[in-house]
Amino acid sequence: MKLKDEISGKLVEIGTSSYPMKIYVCGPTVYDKPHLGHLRTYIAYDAMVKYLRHRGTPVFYLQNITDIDDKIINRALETGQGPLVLSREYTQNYIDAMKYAGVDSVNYYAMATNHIKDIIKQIKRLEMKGFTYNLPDGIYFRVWMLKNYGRLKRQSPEEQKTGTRAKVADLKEDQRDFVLWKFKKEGEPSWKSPWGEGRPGWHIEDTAISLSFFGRKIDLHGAGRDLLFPHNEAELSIMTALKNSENVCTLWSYTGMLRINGEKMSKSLNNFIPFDELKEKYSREEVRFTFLSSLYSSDLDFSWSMLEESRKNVSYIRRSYEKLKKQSGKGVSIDVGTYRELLYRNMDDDFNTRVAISILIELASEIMKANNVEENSALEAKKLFDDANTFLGIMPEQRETGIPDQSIESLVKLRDLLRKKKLYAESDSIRDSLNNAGIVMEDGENGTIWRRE
RNA sequence: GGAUAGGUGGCAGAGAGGUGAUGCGUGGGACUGCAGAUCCCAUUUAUUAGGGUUCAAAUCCCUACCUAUCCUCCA
Repeated sequence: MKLKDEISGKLVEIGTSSYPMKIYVCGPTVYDKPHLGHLRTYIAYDAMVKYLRHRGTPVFYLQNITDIDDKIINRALETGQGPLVLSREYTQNYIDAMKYAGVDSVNYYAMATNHIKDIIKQIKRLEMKGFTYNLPDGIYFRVWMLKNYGRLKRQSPEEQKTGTRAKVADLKEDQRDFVLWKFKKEGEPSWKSPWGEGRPGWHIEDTAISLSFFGRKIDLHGAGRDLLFPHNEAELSIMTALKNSENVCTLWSYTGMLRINGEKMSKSLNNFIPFDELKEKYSREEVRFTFLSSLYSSDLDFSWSMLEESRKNVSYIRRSYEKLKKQSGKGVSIDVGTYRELLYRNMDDDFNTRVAISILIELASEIMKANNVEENSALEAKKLFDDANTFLGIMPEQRETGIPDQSIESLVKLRDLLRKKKLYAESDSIRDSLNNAGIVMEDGENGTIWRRE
């Protein structure tokens, strides 16, 4: 599989080693409800990791959660809660959102506050190498020692100077320097360290977590594009300083921003749609379909009509899948192998889920057009849908109704009999009551079909 | 202002030199006790504008305009 790398700007082959691939994705800062922008990014990486595993590449997928930060403290002051109580609550919200979205590929969620020791250890090592200096409010990272700072952002040092926000921190040796450890302020959560009580800066949280798990090498670092600078640039700097290597991480990957009315959906712009609002209206599969229907790397302008569109497509694919289950004997033969090949080819090409999905729709359409699908083709097509679903997650699961298939079948037959006798009131009442039990009956050319909703 | 990514039908969105995917919407038809779904046909002279390279450009190059993201808060 090839994936675009931000630094080289090129497609890089991944998943070639039989060793587990080490994937790290920047998690959220938990000071507010998770929103659709988060879902977009994490669904993308979830599908990517699942696809790699489906194709036989073992993956260790690690994600951090920033549960101590300025934003959390500020929010806690507003609400009157303890900062760590607040972050714990929103962490749970985040985990719930991931569960809702079917994001279950992450091997471990690392909370920053559980890794204070690793953070301190890492700052010590930077200190020993001369990469830090003290100011009254904290320990800072010395950026000028790395001549390639700005590599990720692809800006030269001259370009970096233009437009820098010239405010505060005038004491810093260089405007680009960033804080590693913040000294304690009254009323803030703090931890002991060799430099006095305090708390970690944002950037070092990620490197401390990723490197303490992964050691020397990270195969893939993912994040939303808004984290590229300064956050990931700082991470890259820390890694480079620690390992004396610019290639600690092989590939930097970014998801595009979710927009709403042409603007980025974000907590700071306060234009976000929280996941619980979505949850009420749309299913996991519809949401995944929506986000995987665009390229992970492009921006996507959100609208509710996108979800309506997805709802129809999810239902269409699902209907064709249900139809497959009931095929037997002779009929139309479908070249499923070609569909599978096209699907994999597009997934392998920078994770083109958009085209992958359109291929599934075409397959579904071919199934729908056929009067009867030949037995072998039906089995293969079903297998392809199942396989694709292991990473896309767009096929609704069958809900158990508690009513055995046989009973449903006989009720369907009874209803047919009543319909033939034009006893519509009676036949409709069978349909209604099964409908209430979550079973949908639809009359078609080849008799009545039913499915669990 | 700088960096980066873009501008494709009514809408959403792929494709990256050789008849412009896919979905939604809209209009018409078929099927039909009703409901739902499905099928067929049409919407199809859709690649921001202007130059250039080429036998051939949505795709490569130049210029202009427009949009988004980032430029030390953000998935």
